[in-house]
Amino acid sequence: MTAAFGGSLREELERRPARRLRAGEYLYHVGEAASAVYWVREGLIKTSMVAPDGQVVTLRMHQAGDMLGELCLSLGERPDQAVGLAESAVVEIPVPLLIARFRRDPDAALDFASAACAHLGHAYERLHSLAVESAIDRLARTLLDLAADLGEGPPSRTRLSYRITQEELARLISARREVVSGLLNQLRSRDCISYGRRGRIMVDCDALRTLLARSGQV
Amino acid sequence: MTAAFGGSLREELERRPARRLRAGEYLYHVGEAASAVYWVREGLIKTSMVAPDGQVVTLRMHQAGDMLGELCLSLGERPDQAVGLAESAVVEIPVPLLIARFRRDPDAALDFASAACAHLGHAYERLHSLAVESAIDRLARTLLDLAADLGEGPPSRTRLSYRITQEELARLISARREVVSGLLNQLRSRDCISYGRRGRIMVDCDALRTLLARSGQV
DNA sequence: AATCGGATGTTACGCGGCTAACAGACAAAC
DNA sequence: GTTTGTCTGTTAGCCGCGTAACATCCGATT
Repeated sequence: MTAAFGGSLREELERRPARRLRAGEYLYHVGEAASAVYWVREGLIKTSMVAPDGQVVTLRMHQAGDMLGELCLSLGERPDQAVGLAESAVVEIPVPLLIARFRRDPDAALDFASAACAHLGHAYERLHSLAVESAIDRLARTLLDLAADLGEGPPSRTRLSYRITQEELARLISARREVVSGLLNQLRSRDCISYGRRGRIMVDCDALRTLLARSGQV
Repeated sequence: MTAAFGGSLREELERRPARRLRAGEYLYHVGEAASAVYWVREGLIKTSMVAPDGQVVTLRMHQAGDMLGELCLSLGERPDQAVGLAESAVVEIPVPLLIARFRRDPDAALDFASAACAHLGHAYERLHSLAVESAIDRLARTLLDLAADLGEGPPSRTRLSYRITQEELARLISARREVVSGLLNQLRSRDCISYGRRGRIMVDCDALRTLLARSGQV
């Protein structure tokens, strides 16, 4: 989404040694002591929170250029967990190093602050969507977001580059997998998306936006 | 909650001319061009988002020492609105000034970034709570938050200093007012809170935490 | 080929919370 | 006093979505 950092820091991050992460591998877990921010050089990472009963809520997808784990600036331990969704490479930035960097490179501080605010805006939108929209609208909105972030092709036929399971979609919109299954069928029969078993979803962004606009007014 | 800014900037903000805001008065509206962050010197401000159908979701309460409107660092126009809940005084910080400040005072940049991350963490907790908890648990959690921020007295008998209406509570937990009315009654009969008509709520923090812990496990 | 496990499709049922519609209580204004 | 407006309490009915329980499909493993 919004790439964090530009200028000299960005160049440096591109050169730094990176940690490799395979699909399904954890970058960090809930409750771990936290003292580093991460920057995604390539691949796809997911952060999520876990309820005591095991239910998982996906917070965000982070792709190349994104940062994650920034909550450690205000919290001592991770409230969330980060997992690789695909083979990925991430650069670790210890907080002391980050702060030192801020002192001699104010632009980096501004970049960081802007990225944090962008994440905050995104979180507020999610919150609002969950509070006022029905499950099918949340699904439509999420598919639009995914298409914008991970999509390939023209707006009317955008193919998601990552094959997402219905289980993942359910965690993104905070619903049950069974419901997502039915809703995807609905969206397909309304010609908003197309997909097969185990295939990557093809999204018609215009149709989805129309759908959202319709239920938005009333 | 977490006060933003310390050091010399804090001192300067205390001295700067402030805008007075009466209860019910808007600081900014949804969709306005945004080019300033605000810092609350005294009083209580609420930020919220509005759905096209008019439904309102409260994002956050901001009290003395808090900042708000920071989303303008990444967005050109306000996605939210800010209203005074009580007679308040806020200091406006135009973004260009803020950035200039960052350049010559890296600590200010770090403070800002930390505050933004604290807000982000709070937003994620709200999102998680809305996704996995029932209305009564969200209400209990929100009352605990309010007691921590606006409470007076010992943990077992914390009185909220601001008289909040059931309508406001409903917007905070994303539920209907009628439901909140019933849930408050439930909490009162379970001796977790006490209140009268038009009175300020008295919260028993320990009892509420016990309640949350019980439903949290299972 | 045979087996297995993860992902998907589909149903019946129940419940929590939304809708709609009231009535009562209190504060401020007249 | 009366009036008015806002806040609160409460009810009946409905519906979206969670729960539980299957059947099916497909890729990977053996």
